[in-house]
Amino acid sequence: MIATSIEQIPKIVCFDDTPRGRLLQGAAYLFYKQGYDKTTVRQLGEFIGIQSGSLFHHFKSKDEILATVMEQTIIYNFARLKEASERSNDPEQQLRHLIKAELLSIAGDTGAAMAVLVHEWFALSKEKQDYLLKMRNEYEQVWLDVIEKLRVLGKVKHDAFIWRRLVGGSISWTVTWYRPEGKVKIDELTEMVWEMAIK
Amino acid sequence: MIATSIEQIPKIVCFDDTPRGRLLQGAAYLFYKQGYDKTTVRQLGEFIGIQSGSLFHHFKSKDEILATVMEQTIIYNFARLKEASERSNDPEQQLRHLIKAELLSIAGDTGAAMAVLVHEWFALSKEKQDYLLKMRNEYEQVWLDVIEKLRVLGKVKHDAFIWRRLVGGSISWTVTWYRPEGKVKIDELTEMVWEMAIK
DNA sequence: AACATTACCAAGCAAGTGCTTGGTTTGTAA
DNA sequence: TTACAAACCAAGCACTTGCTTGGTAATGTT
Repeated sequence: MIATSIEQIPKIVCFDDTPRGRLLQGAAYLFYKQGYDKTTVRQLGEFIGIQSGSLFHHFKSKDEILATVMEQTIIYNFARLKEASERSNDPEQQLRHLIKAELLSIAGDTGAAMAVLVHEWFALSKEKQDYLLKMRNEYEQVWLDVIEKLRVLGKVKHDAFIWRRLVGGSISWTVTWYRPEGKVKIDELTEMVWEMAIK
Repeated sequence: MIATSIEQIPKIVCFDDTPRGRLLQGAAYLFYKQGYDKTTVRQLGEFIGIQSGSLFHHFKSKDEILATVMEQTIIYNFARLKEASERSNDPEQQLRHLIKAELLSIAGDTGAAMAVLVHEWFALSKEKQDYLLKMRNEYEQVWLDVIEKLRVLGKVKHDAFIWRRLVGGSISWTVTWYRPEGKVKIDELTEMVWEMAIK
């Protein structure tokens, strides 16, 4: 079930192919599978094939490894969301694209990293939380802009923030149950969420 | 922000007023605020006013404390959900009651304990996960029974499992943002989720 | 070829972890 | 009052943790 070395795991697109990138990739995988606290630096070292002490040549603390995993995940998926929103001018179509983009982030090719972002948030220091929160707000703004347009058109009737949180909840929660190898595909899921969201 | 002794925190209704119950209550609060791994037995002991070693008179491991917190939380909220489902015969009304009951569990008086259930699931041993999963399935069955009735009436068109997961996601996600002292009340939230769910 | 930089190893320290042990106090019921 | 179990204390053991240190190999640049 759980891989024993980094060659055996699927690539997470957020990270490059430098030693540092592989380190992050391995960390994301182990944090995802076991949780941040349960993953030791010794384990991570062994997983990517170096001594545990050598990790601290690349990062000055375990905490910083986690923060960097999260940061790169946000950056990558913010770009993807932005791009999705620019793919159309019709708000209803935009919404569809946003939903699919977010589902891809969470249930698709960056799923492991996104799961870390969701589950290990509180393992971060307060300052790093604040820093990442700013990036998170930019991300949310893309959503809110589209929702506002839908509200003007009468397609969304309730408070935009709450609405976004409910829809975002449906999407984020897929972290806990969605399996790519399962029956239902991202496109179907997109359509279901879209219908629920826009009534 | 974070309380320093058990007298200062709001009561969580799942737990009784025995020494053992207070221990669980304190554990639920600290696990909620700091996470399971970051909470040490010394801290928990100090929080409820006993020596750390004395904890192991009540439970044989820290792991078992977590499992018991979760077990009692599930039992309590299963009873609440069951009761809610029996409060009406009209499926649409039943759905409303289920939504409100689950929102109460997560965003209301057992919120801290439910957050632990959600966030610390992977900190549990595999066997304890399996055991609690069985109880979880009974809980889900209450939902599925109502959804099936709605499907027969044509009010729900998609797959019942997926539908439940999307709606459940919206509700569960409130763990991450809902604050009882905030603007929006449980009843409004219930109505919003209900409208989204049933179209 | 010479140098500089990056990447890494081997060993171990200081601090903190869950938990055990042997014994004392407190509550309860006959 | 006595008997007994539940609740707790004080001390510490065995182990794991993140991280440091002083040095060596690999890599790239001029």
